[in-house]
Amino acid sequence: TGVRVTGTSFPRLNPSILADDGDMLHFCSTCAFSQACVAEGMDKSSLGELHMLVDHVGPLHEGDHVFREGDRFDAIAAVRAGTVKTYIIDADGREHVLGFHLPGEIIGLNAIDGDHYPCNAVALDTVMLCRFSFPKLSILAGRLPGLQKQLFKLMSRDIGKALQLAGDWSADQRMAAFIVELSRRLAARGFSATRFRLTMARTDIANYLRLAPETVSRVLKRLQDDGLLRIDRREVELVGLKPLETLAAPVLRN
Amino acid sequence: TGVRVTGTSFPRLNPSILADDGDMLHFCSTCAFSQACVAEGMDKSSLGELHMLVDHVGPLHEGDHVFREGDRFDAIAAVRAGTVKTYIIDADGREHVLGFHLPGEIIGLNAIDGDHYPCNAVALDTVMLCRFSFPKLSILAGRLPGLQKQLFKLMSRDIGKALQLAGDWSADQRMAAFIVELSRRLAARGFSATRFRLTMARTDIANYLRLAPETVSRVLKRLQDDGLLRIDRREVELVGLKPLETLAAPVLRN
DNA sequence: AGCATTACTTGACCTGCGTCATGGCGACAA
DNA sequence: TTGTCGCCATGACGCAGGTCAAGTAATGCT
Repeated sequence: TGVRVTGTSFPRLNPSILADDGDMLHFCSTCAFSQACVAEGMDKSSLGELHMLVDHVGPLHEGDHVFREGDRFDAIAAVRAGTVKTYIIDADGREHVLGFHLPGEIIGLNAIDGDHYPCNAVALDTVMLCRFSFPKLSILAGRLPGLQKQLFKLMSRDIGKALQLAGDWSADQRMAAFIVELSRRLAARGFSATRFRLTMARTDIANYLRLAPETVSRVLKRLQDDGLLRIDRREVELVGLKPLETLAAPVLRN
Repeated sequence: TGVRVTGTSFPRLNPSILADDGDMLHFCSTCAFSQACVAEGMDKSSLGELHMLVDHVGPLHEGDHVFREGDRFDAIAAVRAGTVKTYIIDADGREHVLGFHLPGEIIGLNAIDGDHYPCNAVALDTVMLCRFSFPKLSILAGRLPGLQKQLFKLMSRDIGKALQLAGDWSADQRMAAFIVELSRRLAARGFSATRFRLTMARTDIANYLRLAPETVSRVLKRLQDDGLLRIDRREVELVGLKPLETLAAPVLRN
């Protein structure tokens, strides 16, 4: 949707969604921000202050953009529901997928340096977001050491993730690492670790893993033939999590 | 050197180096930290506070480690002189180079999440460092918005850099991007943009760019034959910066 | 329902880069 | 000087994964 709020690149909040927002506190307990605040033993008023500056955004639908490359940067966002894909289109018109962001995860951290988003972010399904004005968040972080620490940690983690993706691994290793990591991230948010739906197309996975879409198909087929997983269209069931983890181990470093 | 200061993984400061440290202020004006402080119009006392918590470390010599994977994390460091290579050894014993860090640049940002360094850092030549206790730096960042902002920016920038390296580019594109970026980073610190010395071995470049060392040789040869650069052992002269930048453009996004 | 569209799969073939093997050359020592 | 050692270059060859082409199946549109 092209609807924009003045002063931000985020689509307008659909007020209708606020009504059925009863499980907000439950969600927040699994969100990357307040998760840490709670873990740090931060008092309720701190968490309250964080909630004060949240804008709820959504629902966005498949294909809706959260922001586009070149949009003025002023906010990061936590994915509340759904999946967000970040990507760039290079000079030759090829798409490079930078990442997939699941509920509880943060988008926009790579935009802080520079005042425009360096990439696009698009919803892969129905997406709900918590938007945090970054200037406001920074000021709050100056007063709340736990929040500042959490921001540092989140960014540090993203550096590490990006570096491991950058490594030199075989197609099988990257595919296995992708599946295992997805499983772990879903499990961390309370979803099943062994049965889930791929919200992204094969071409997205391919662009993310620097493979051809055909190779993604073939590798998945091979993993299925080897009894490591079962896949039907976008539904995945991990059968042999152990050998998958072994295959992914050099990438994920564990 | 195995010499360690209690409570840190950084090698001990050689006091002899403090004596001839007259150009400290000049260096600091090009360092990633105080550079921003000055640019932000931060007052002298803030810069002074930053200087208060700096430990000067070095000189380290070629092959000396700044820290190793698994060392307890408690500090980040700015490279003051020389080149630092960060790398991991994967489960199969293969080395993966994560980055090269030139004077003015920061190492250790990917260690903030987790309390151990996730990689090794080794001096490629004679290296001098400014060591910043991270807990102390965090506290100071809470009081100095400019410092906090700079830390956020540095980390955000590293995410972006890691993601661009992760992309799917040809050997020529990656090599050109590597050379051009090196040139720009050196130029930003006051060195020549067109004539410089590669402080790293071909194998290091190869591991960084996910290429075979042989491919690095061949690509450099080709770039030389095409008149884009001249290279003799580790001395490089960029002759055709323009076409090099064109080749590197999709990677560097400009 | 019928058709178009998009996403995915599968097979055949091709190629960019890796691997292996060899040789050159500068640095350093004796 | 002469060896030797580490780093780098270069040629021959192989292969993982890309490209091209064709087919299938689910989904949306009219």
